[in-house]
Amino acid sequence: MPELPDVEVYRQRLQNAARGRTLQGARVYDGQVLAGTSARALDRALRGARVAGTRRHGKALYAVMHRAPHLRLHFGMTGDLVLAGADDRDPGHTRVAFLLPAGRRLLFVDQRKLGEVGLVDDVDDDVAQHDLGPDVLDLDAAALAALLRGSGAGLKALLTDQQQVAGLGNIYTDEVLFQARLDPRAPAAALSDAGVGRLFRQTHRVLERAVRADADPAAMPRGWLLHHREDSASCPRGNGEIRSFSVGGRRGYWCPACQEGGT
DNA sequence: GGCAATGTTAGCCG
DNA sequence: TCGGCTAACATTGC
Repeated sequence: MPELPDVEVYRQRLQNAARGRTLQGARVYDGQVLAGTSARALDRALRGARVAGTRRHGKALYAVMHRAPHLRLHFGMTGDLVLAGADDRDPGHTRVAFLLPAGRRLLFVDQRKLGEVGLVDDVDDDVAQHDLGPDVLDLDAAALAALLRGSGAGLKALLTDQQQVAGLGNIYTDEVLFQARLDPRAPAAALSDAGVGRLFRQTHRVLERAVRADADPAAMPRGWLLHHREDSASCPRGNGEIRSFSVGGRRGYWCPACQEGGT
Protein backbone atom coordinates (compact mmCIF):
# COMPACT_ATOMS: atom_id res chain seq x y z
CA MET A 1 0.00 0.00 0.00
CA PRO A 2 2.66 2.50 0.73
CA GLU A 3 2.56 5.48 -1.56
CA LEU A 4 2.21 9.04 -0.32
CA PRO A 5 -1.35 8.72 1.07
CA ASP A 6 -0.53 5.55 2.96
CA VAL A 7 2.64 6.98 4.43
CA GLU A 8 0.79 10.16 5.41
CA VAL A 9 -1.76 8.05 7.27
CA TYR A 10 1.08 6.21 9.02
CA ARG A 11 2.58 9.57 9.93
CA GLN A 12 -0.65 10.70 11.55
CA ARG A 13 -0.84 7.41 13.42
CA LEU A 14 2.75 7.82 14.63
CA GLN A 15 2.11 11.41 15.60
CA ASN A 16 -1.04 10.62 17.59
CA ALA A 17 0.44 7.63 19.34
CA ALA A 18 3.94 8.83 20.08
CA ARG A 19 4.33 12.58 20.00
CA GLY A 20 5.51 13.93 23.34
CA ARG A 21 6.03 10.40 24.64
CA THR A 22 9.27 8.74 25.65
CA LEU A 23 10.07 5.47 23.93
CA GLN A 24 11.07 2.49 26.02
CA GLY A 25 13.11 0.96 23.22
CA ALA A 26 12.68 -1.24 20.18
CA ARG A 27 12.35 -5.01 19.69
CA VAL A 28 13.61 -6.38 16.43
CA TYR A 29 12.04 -9.65 15.29
CA ASP A 30 13.64 -9.70 11.86
CA GLY A 31 16.89 -7.83 11.36
CA GLN A 32 16.56 -7.97 7.58
CA VAL A 33 14.59 -4.75 7.58
CA LEU A 34 17.27 -2.86 9.50
CA ALA A 35 19.23 -0.44 7.33
CA GLY A 36 22.61 0.69 8.56
CA THR A 37 21.92 -0.18 12.16
CA SER A 38 21.66 -3.19 14.45
CA ALA A 39 18.94 -4.39 16.79
CA ARG A 40 21.14 -3.40 19.72
CA ALA A 41 21.96 0.06 18.41
CA LEU A 42 18.34 0.77 17.53
CA ASP A 43 17.09 -0.23 20.96
CA ARG A 44 19.79 1.76 22.68
CA ALA A 45 19.21 4.87 20.59
CA LEU A 46 15.46 4.87 21.13
CA ARG A 47 15.22 3.89 24.77
CA GLY A 48 14.65 7.06 26.76
CA ALA A 49 14.28 9.21 23.65
CA ARG A 50 11.25 11.48 23.46
CA VAL A 51 9.36 11.84 20.20
CA ALA A 52 9.31 15.55 19.41
CA GLY A 53 7.37 15.25 16.16
CA THR A 54 7.03 13.53 12.83
CA ARG A 55 7.96 14.25 9.23
CA ARG A 56 7.15 12.73 5.87
CA HIS A 57 9.04 13.36 2.68
CA GLY A 58 7.61 11.46 -0.26
CA LYS A 59 7.34 7.90 0.93
CA ALA A 60 9.86 8.27 3.75
CA LEU A 61 8.63 8.75 7.33
CA TYR A 62 10.66 10.10 10.23
CA ALA A 63 10.08 10.19 13.95
CA VAL A 64 11.96 13.30 15.01
CA MET A 65 13.33 12.71 18.48
CA HIS A 66 14.25 15.42 20.98
CA ARG A 67 17.85 14.67 20.09
CA ALA A 68 19.61 12.78 17.32
CA PRO A 69 19.53 10.14 16.06
CA HIS A 70 16.04 10.19 14.59
CA LEU A 71 14.06 7.23 13.33
CA ARG A 72 13.58 6.65 9.62
CA LEU A 73 10.94 4.29 8.24
CA HIS A 74 10.44 3.25 4.64
CA PHE A 75 7.65 0.84 3.81
CA GLY A 76 8.73 -0.75 0.54
CA MET A 77 5.89 -2.54 -1.21
CA THR A 78 4.05 -4.11 1.69
CA GLY A 79 4.97 -2.16 4.82
CA ASP A 80 2.46 -1.03 7.42
CA LEU A 81 2.60 0.75 10.78
CA VAL A 82 0.14 -0.60 13.33
CA LEU A 83 -0.68 0.61 16.81
CA ALA A 84 -1.12 -2.24 19.27
CA GLY A 85 -2.29 -2.20 22.87
CA ALA A 86 -0.53 -4.03 25.68
CA ASP A 87 -2.71 -7.11 25.30
CA ASP A 88 -2.96 -7.21 21.51
CA ARG A 89 -1.28 -10.01 19.66
CA ASP A 90 1.21 -9.07 16.93
CA PRO A 91 -0.09 -9.34 13.39
CA GLY A 92 1.78 -11.68 11.08
CA HIS A 93 4.99 -10.33 9.54
CA THR A 94 5.70 -7.95 12.42
CA ARG A 95 9.40 -7.11 11.99
CA VAL A 96 10.06 -4.40 14.57
CA ALA A 97 8.13 -3.17 17.62
CA PHE A 98 8.65 0.35 18.96
CA LEU A 99 7.81 0.39 22.64
CA LEU A 100 5.60 3.17 23.97
CA PRO A 101 4.66 3.85 27.58
CA ALA A 102 1.93 1.72 29.19
CA GLY A 103 2.76 -1.31 27.10
CA ARG A 104 1.51 0.16 23.87
CA ARG A 105 3.57 -0.55 20.76
CA LEU A 106 3.90 0.71 17.24
CA LEU A 107 4.54 -2.26 14.98
CA PHE A 108 6.47 -2.15 11.73
CA VAL A 109 4.78 -4.89 9.75
CA ASP A 110 6.21 -5.86 6.36
CA GLN A 111 5.36 -9.07 4.59
CA ARG A 112 7.91 -8.81 1.82
CA LYS A 113 10.69 -7.23 3.86
CA LEU A 114 11.52 -4.63 1.24
CA GLY A 115 10.96 -1.88 3.80
CA GLU A 116 13.64 -0.29 5.95
CA VAL A 117 14.05 0.82 9.54
CA GLY A 118 17.05 2.97 10.31
CA LEU A 119 18.55 5.84 12.25
CA VAL A 120 19.55 9.20 10.81
CA ASP A 121 21.39 12.11 12.36
CA ASP A 122 19.54 14.76 10.42
CA VAL A 123 16.32 14.49 8.41
CA ASP A 124 17.22 17.05 5.75
CA ASP A 125 20.60 15.44 5.24
CA ASP A 126 18.92 12.07 4.86
CA VAL A 127 16.52 13.39 2.23
CA ALA A 128 19.48 14.85 0.37
CA GLN A 129 21.46 11.64 0.69
CA HIS A 130 18.69 9.67 -0.95
CA ASP A 131 18.60 12.28 -3.72
CA LEU A 132 14.88 12.74 -3.24
CA GLY A 133 13.13 15.41 -5.23
CA PRO A 134 10.71 17.79 -3.53
CA ASP A 135 7.63 16.22 -1.98
CA VAL A 136 4.95 16.30 -4.64
CA LEU A 137 2.55 18.20 -2.36
CA ASP A 138 5.17 20.88 -1.69
CA LEU A 139 5.54 21.77 -5.37
CA ASP A 140 3.62 24.80 -6.55
CA ALA A 141 2.20 24.98 -10.06
CA ALA A 142 5.17 26.92 -11.43
CA ALA A 143 7.69 24.47 -10.02
CA LEU A 144 5.72 21.56 -11.44
CA ALA A 145 5.66 23.25 -14.84
CA ALA A 146 9.42 23.84 -14.70
CA LEU A 147 10.02 20.21 -13.77
CA LEU A 148 7.92 18.93 -16.67
CA ARG A 149 9.35 21.29 -19.25
CA GLY A 150 12.91 20.49 -18.25
CA SER A 151 12.53 16.74 -18.60
CA GLY A 152 13.15 14.46 -21.54
CA ALA A 153 11.22 11.62 -19.95
CA GLY A 154 7.69 10.36 -20.43
CA LEU A 155 5.02 11.67 -18.06
CA LYS A 156 4.60 8.59 -15.96
CA ALA A 157 8.32 7.83 -15.87
CA LEU A 158 8.98 11.34 -14.60
CA LEU A 159 6.23 11.36 -11.98
CA THR A 160 7.29 8.03 -10.50
CA ASP A 161 10.99 9.00 -10.36
CA GLN A 162 11.53 9.80 -6.67
CA GLN A 163 14.64 11.78 -7.55
CA GLN A 164 12.49 14.19 -9.54
CA VAL A 165 9.38 14.35 -7.36
CA ALA A 166 8.87 12.31 -4.22
CA GLY A 167 5.66 10.59 -3.20
CA LEU A 168 3.85 9.24 -6.26
CA GLY A 169 4.03 5.52 -6.99
CA ASN A 170 2.51 3.23 -9.56
CA ILE A 171 -1.13 3.32 -8.47
CA TYR A 172 -1.58 7.01 -7.69
CA THR A 173 0.38 8.16 -10.72
CA ASP A 174 -2.04 6.24 -12.91
CA GLU A 175 -4.95 7.72 -10.94
CA VAL A 176 -3.74 11.31 -11.23
CA LEU A 177 -3.07 10.97 -14.97
CA PHE A 178 -6.51 9.42 -15.52
CA GLN A 179 -8.23 12.19 -13.57
CA ALA A 180 -6.23 14.84 -15.44
CA ARG A 181 -6.92 13.08 -18.78
CA LEU A 182 -3.25 12.90 -19.66
CA ASP A 183 -1.46 10.24 -21.68
CA PRO A 184 1.06 8.47 -19.40
CA ARG A 185 3.46 7.92 -22.29
CA ALA A 186 3.45 11.48 -23.61
CA PRO A 187 6.73 13.36 -23.24
CA ALA A 188 6.48 15.44 -20.07
CA ALA A 189 7.91 18.44 -21.88
CA ALA A 190 5.02 18.40 -24.39
CA LEU A 191 2.35 19.32 -21.84
CA SER A 192 0.30 22.40 -22.60
CA ASP A 193 -0.34 25.03 -19.93
CA ALA A 194 -3.83 23.62 -19.56
CA GLY A 195 -2.41 20.13 -19.15
CA VAL A 196 0.00 21.30 -16.46
CA GLY A 197 -2.89 23.00 -14.67
CA ARG A 198 -5.01 19.83 -14.73
CA LEU A 199 -2.08 17.74 -13.55
CA PHE A 200 -1.41 20.10 -10.65
CA ARG A 201 -5.05 20.25 -9.55
CA GLN A 202 -5.70 16.52 -9.88
CA THR A 203 -2.50 15.62 -8.05
CA HIS A 204 -3.70 17.55 -5.04
CA ARG A 205 -7.31 16.46 -5.36
CA VAL A 206 -6.46 12.76 -5.66
CA LEU A 207 -3.81 12.64 -2.94
CA GLU A 208 -5.77 14.73 -0.45
CA ARG A 209 -8.93 12.73 -1.06
CA ALA A 210 -7.00 9.48 -0.63
CA VAL A 211 -5.61 10.66 2.72
CA ARG A 212 -9.13 11.60 3.85
CA ALA A 213 -10.19 8.07 2.91
CA ASP A 214 -7.47 6.82 5.27
CA ALA A 215 -5.69 5.49 2.19
CA ASP A 216 -8.32 2.77 2.01
CA PRO A 217 -9.24 2.21 -1.65
CA ALA A 218 -12.67 0.91 -0.63
CA ALA A 219 -13.44 4.37 0.75
CA MET A 220 -12.35 6.22 -2.41
CA PRO A 221 -14.73 7.48 -5.08
CA ARG A 222 -16.37 5.01 -7.46
CA GLY A 223 -15.19 6.98 -10.43
CA TRP A 224 -11.55 6.30 -9.71
CA LEU A 225 -9.38 4.21 -11.97
CA LEU A 226 -7.91 2.23 -9.08
CA HIS A 227 -11.07 0.15 -8.91
CA HIS A 228 -10.57 -0.79 -12.56
CA ARG A 229 -6.94 -1.88 -12.79
CA GLU A 230 -7.51 -4.75 -15.15
CA ASP A 231 -7.15 -5.23 -18.88
CA SER A 232 -10.46 -4.62 -20.69
CA ALA A 233 -12.17 -3.38 -17.55
CA SER A 234 -14.66 -0.65 -18.36
CA CYS A 235 -13.56 2.95 -18.00
CA PRO A 236 -15.21 4.55 -14.94
CA ARG A 237 -16.34 7.39 -17.18
CA GLY A 238 -17.95 4.95 -19.59
CA ASN A 239 -15.66 6.02 -22.40
CA GLY A 240 -14.20 2.69 -23.38
CA GLU A 241 -11.92 -0.05 -22.18
CA ILE A 242 -9.00 0.16 -19.78
CA ARG A 243 -5.72 -1.02 -21.23
CA SER A 244 -2.39 -1.77 -19.64
CA PHE A 245 1.12 -0.81 -20.63
CA SER A 246 4.56 -1.17 -19.16
CA VAL A 247 6.86 1.58 -17.92
CA GLY A 248 10.13 0.80 -16.22
CA GLY A 249 9.04 -2.76 -15.60
CA ARG A 250 5.80 -1.76 -13.84
CA ARG A 251 2.31 -2.37 -15.12
CA GLY A 252 0.31 0.79 -15.72
CA TYR A 253 -3.37 1.16 -16.56
CA TRP A 254 -5.10 3.86 -18.54
CA CYS A 255 -8.11 4.65 -20.67
CA PRO A 256 -6.98 5.45 -24.22
CA ALA A 257 -10.33 7.02 -25.04
CA CYS A 258 -10.02 9.52 -22.16
CA GLN A 259 -6.27 10.03 -22.14
CA GLU A 260 -4.88 9.45 -25.62
CA GLY A 261 -3.12 12.47 -26.96
CA GLY A 262 -4.31 14.55 -24.02
CA THR A 263 -1.62 17.07 -23.28
C1' DG B 1 4.56 -24.19 -11.29
C1' DG B 2 4.18 -19.52 -13.29
C1' DC B 3 3.35 -14.86 -12.82
C1' DA B 4 2.54 -10.47 -10.82
C1' DA B 5 2.38 -7.45 -6.77
C1' DT B 6 1.73 -0.34 -3.87
C1' DG B 7 9.36 0.20 -4.02
C1' DT B 8 14.33 0.91 -4.67
C1' DT B 9 18.61 0.42 -6.92
C1' DA B 10 22.56 -1.29 -9.63
C1' DG B 11 23.93 -2.26 -14.12
C1' DC B 12 23.50 -2.28 -19.15
C1' DC B 13 22.50 -0.10 -23.63
C1' DG B 14 21.82 3.48 -27.09
C1' DT C 1 24.66 12.58 -18.88
C1' DC C 2 20.06 11.05 -19.79
C1' DG C 3 16.21 7.87 -20.37
C1' DG C 4 14.66 3.33 -20.72
C1' DC C 5 14.89 -1.47 -19.55
C1' DT C 6 16.01 -5.67 -16.67
C1' DA C 7 17.18 -8.08 -12.65
C1' DA C 8 17.39 -8.57 -7.88
C1' DC C 9 15.74 -8.12 -3.27
C1' DA C 10 11.67 -11.54 -0.35
C1' DT C 11 7.19 -13.36 0.05
C1' DT C 12 2.54 -14.49 -0.96
C1' DG C 13 -1.57 -15.41 -3.50
C1' DC C 14 -4.19 -16.20 -7.72
